[in-house]
Amino acid sequence: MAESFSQKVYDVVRRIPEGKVATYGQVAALAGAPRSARFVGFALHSNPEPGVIPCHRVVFRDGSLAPGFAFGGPDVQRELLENEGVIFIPPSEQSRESAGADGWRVDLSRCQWDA
DNA sequence: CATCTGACGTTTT
DNA sequence: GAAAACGCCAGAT
Repeated sequence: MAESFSQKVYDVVRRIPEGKVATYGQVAALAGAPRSARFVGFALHSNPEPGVIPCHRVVFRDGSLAPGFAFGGPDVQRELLENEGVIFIPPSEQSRESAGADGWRVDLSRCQWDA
């Protein structure tokens, strides 16, 4: 493959429909590296096309976002996704599981991108 | 039998 | 050469 793995990630993430989210593993698999979910985030960190690559639509397999990484504010991200139609669940609704940004998780059961 | 914790695997910058 | 935006599998409790 001539293009870098990261380049393919941008293409996949860019294909995520509005109102839906994809997990790093999902994007990684579509990019051709099902074992490199970690670097999907790395590639997005590179973010060669800001405003074009909706990194906020890419979440953990648990439905939580990356802790420590916020494009401008973790609160903004939750509102941004919710504004697109993504269903968010407050930490109070959950019994356990690890919380990422604010403990809020995306309802992958209803909003995970159906590639 | 079900659930949780720990270790490892992968590629890029 | 090392570190880094996770995911999946295995073993133990």
